Amino acid sequence: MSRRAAVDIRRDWGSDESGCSILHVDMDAFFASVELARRPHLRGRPVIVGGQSRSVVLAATYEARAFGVHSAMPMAQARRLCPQAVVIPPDHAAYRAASRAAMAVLGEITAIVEQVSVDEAFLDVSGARRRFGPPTRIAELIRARVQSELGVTCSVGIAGTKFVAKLASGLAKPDGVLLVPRQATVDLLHSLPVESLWGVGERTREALARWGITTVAELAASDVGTVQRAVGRTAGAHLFDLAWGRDPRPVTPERREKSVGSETTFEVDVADLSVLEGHLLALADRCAGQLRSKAVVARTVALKVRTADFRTLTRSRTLAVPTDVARELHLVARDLLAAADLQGRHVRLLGVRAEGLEPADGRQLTLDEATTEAPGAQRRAEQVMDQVRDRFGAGALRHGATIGATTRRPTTEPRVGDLS
DNA sequence: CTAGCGCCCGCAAGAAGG
DNA sequence: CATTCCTTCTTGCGGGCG
Repeated sequence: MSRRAAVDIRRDWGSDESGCSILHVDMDAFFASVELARRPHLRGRPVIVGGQSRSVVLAATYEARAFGVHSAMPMAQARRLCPQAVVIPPDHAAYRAASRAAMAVLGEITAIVEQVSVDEAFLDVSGARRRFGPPTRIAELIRARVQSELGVTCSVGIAGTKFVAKLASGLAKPDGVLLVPRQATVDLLHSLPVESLWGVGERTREALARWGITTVAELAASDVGTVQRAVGRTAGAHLFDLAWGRDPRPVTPERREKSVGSETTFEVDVADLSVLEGHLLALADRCAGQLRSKAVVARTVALKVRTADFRTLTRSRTLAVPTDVARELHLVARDLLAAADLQGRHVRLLGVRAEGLEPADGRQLTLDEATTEAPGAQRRAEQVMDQVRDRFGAGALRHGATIGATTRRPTTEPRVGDLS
């Protein structure tokens, strides 16, 4: 997008707030901002949050972005573009804590808050007007409180629909507010490239381009059927509606989780099956821990493998009886891995995911529990391990088989009390 | 060069039922 | 009793998205 167009789109679209009760709150360069808040001496310098190697940029300050660095960019490329950048390894616990604090601020405005990721949320403030004033006032209130309590800035988009509110917060960045009145919505939308639509990424953009559609205006002027042929029936109808500012999706607080998982990219690609199985146990362990802490059991176990050539495959199996036991997840995952034909390719990433979640209470005994003399022994053993981890930290306990597998160093690592 | 996590969709294939 | 056609539902897999 040209500089000229960006300035134009960021213009004032009007001040009529009627019918604009949806807010999209988006933290600015969130991970990087959290790091700056506790390292004020870095302010003004290009800062990148991300892993040291074989990773991508998780967040970059605007100083770093000036060099062309952006999130999701491979670290190696980011370093080339901006060698003087300060690179900080991610601290997800800190970001979760900051996220919770930010969401708490939003929760004081209204109960109708839908968190969509660690750093964004939608609010429906139609019921909050009387107490706090019009949406633009609420937006400034939120921004001031987030700034004073977290020391990070955020941007807020205000519109009549979720999609336009999200669009507006993006245009407001950084550290701004943008209201898009209903009357201005279609004009704004039709000034954008098609990839601005929610759900249009690289692939969908290409698919639409093959039908000669590269802008939202072109999509809106097309026949719905054409759009549907290009990207599929459901998505096509949805995109067409979005292009005309129609987006009936309500702000939905608390959606229940449908899956939990854990995955890891190795520092060096792995070929040895027994090493992979060791990693699988560690992943199953983390996965089962998540299940138990959420008091759910999983019906389906899915394995994810990314090979050295960056191809990704998934395999899954649905169990006769749902489980939250690491050993059972591990057994299935190992089976799936053994059955997957990797054709000798080295493995770059391994993941275990538990799907088909249901509440853990009132469930049947697992096959294992029903047929052994000590029903539930495995679960109880793992519950004890949960408690130990609660008290001494996540690294306090690991399965023996995972010790060699999860460490990049040889056997010098302590077996107990590893709090890294 | 290319994270981790979780949601959703399209498509294919099989099961189930009429 | 086996087979065919058709629809609907479920499962598995890949891929897109953010």
